[in-house]
Amino acid sequence: MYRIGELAALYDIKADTLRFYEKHGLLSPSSRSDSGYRLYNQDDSERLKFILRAKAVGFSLNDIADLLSIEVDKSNRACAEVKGLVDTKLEQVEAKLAELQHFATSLKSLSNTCCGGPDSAEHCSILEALESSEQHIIAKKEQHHFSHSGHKD
Amino acid sequence: MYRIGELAALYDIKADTLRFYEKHGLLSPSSRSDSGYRLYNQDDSERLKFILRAKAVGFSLNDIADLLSIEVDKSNRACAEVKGLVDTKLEQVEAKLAELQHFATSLKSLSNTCCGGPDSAEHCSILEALESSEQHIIAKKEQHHFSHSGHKD
DNA sequence: ATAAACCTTAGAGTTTAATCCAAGGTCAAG
DNA sequence: CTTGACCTTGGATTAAACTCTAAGGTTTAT
Repeated sequence: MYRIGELAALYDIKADTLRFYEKHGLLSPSSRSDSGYRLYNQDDSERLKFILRAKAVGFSLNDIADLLSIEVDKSNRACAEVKGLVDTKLEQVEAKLAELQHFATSLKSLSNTCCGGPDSAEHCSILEALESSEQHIIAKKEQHHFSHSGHKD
Repeated sequence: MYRIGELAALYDIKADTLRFYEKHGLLSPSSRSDSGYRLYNQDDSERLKFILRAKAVGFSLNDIADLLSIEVDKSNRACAEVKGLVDTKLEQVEAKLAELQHFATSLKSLSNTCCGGPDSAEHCSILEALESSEQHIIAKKEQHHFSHSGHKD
């Protein structure tokens, strides 16, 4: 059992944030002490981990509430309904995933292309990398660093 | 060449948002008309696409400005400096990527586990799926659907 | 040449997600 | 039995990212 400050410390957030999440229906402590202190158990902690992860990858608290609602009232929902919700979110996640993979590829190619030395970074552009990786990641053998001309305006 | 309203419509955002991005150094139109209208070219459009994508995967406008700064002043920066920036961002992207893959896995397993029918969704929980996928995705065969008792208040 | 539909600026208002503050209750240490 | 570090509540403030308003200039169409 964690008290609010302990759980907050565990995830490097403020106790205020936990109260905020509670007020907004994202995470309630599973019990309270006699004196009314919030007491969070391991499940609560897992739930918080989920919330923070989802937030980190770009979901709003509302999105997250949707996702968590699947758990909260699972006994009141039909499987079909749940499946629909899950599949919708899955689409969103996979769209984000695709975007991120795109970014990662571009950043990697950028990092590789870049000489890493003290020279001017004339060819170092994420946008360039994104464009090229978008079109064809082929033609990426000739990475000498002096074809200054391939610059469209 | 797009005018502000056209470009906004193209990406389903508000003209205001484009002015906001401009004020915050994220995207400036490459030219202006005689009467002072913003005129965006294809490169500007690509840049906007990048901004919106980065935003969608959880980067703040500040993060995005960092990333784009690589392009903006590329000729004024040393490759080493650029490489450092890129590699930092790449780490962030890969962390997000890992999180998202986690989510995707969980959601998929949830979707598969779920009967999809009109029955109560007693076993449908993202948290359950996350937990199990975190530990071991094994032991997922015994999915009878009737242990109604595990309900704590 | 005037109305509708654009555009300009500066600045105010909104939403989301915290974060802080004030007034007071609780608890372990001395 | 009081001090300090916790906790409670509710409401105010902040920051980011828009979103809107006001006052006016421009363009196109009739």
